Amino acid sequence: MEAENFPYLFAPSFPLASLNSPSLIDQPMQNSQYASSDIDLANLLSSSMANGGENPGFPCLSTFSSSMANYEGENVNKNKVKSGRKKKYIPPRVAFHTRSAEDILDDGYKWRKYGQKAVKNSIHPRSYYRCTHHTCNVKKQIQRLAKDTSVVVTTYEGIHNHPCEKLMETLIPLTMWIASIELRCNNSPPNSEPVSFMRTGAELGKRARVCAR
DNA sequence: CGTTTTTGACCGGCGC
DNA sequence: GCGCCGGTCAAAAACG
Repeated sequence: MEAENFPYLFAPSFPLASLNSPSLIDQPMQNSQYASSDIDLANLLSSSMANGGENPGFPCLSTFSSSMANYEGENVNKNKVKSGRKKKYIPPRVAFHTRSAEDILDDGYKWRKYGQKAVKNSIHPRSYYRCTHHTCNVKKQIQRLAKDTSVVVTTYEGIHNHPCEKLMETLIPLTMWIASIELRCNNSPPNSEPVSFMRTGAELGKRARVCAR
């Protein structure tokens, strides 16, 4: 099987570290309003299921709009307010709270920092990042919670339009393994010994490299 | 030497 | 209109 034949896989738009972190905060983000959005909830759900049961269900997640966003219409940038001034369109955002000593949490994507600002009522600055993929316009902001500086708030804006390399590295060997089990099960004669599913991580990686060629 | 980060300047929205 | 604030730009510096 060629790697190109796999369905396009999109990684979650949030820190992978937060999924496995036992210290994940599960309070909704404050000062944010829940809003309908075009966020890929299926991705979020399936990704949070990969949690290993340590933090079942969703990670600390809140989708919210900024004060300027308007979710009643899709083309907010075309709308005008009373004054006649155009409202700037703010894409849907997702914020994650993660208790971590590290500011930058690995989410599998590659980011380039493009700004940093001091935030009012917070001693910690807010950092602005953009996805380095040339066609991707996803941004994220990272800052520490003013009330509890051990909590990192990662806010994602937009949906990646490309697969996550890191996630693919993990999933391809896994998919190869599942495919090999299926093949062996199908090929094993009736009433034969049960097919062994045991594989080491090294074997999985080797198989993936061979199959990806 | 190409890429990434830093950081001050700039801009637009908002409240008064 | 003015000042505040958050977000972005872009030149310089740092890094690998």
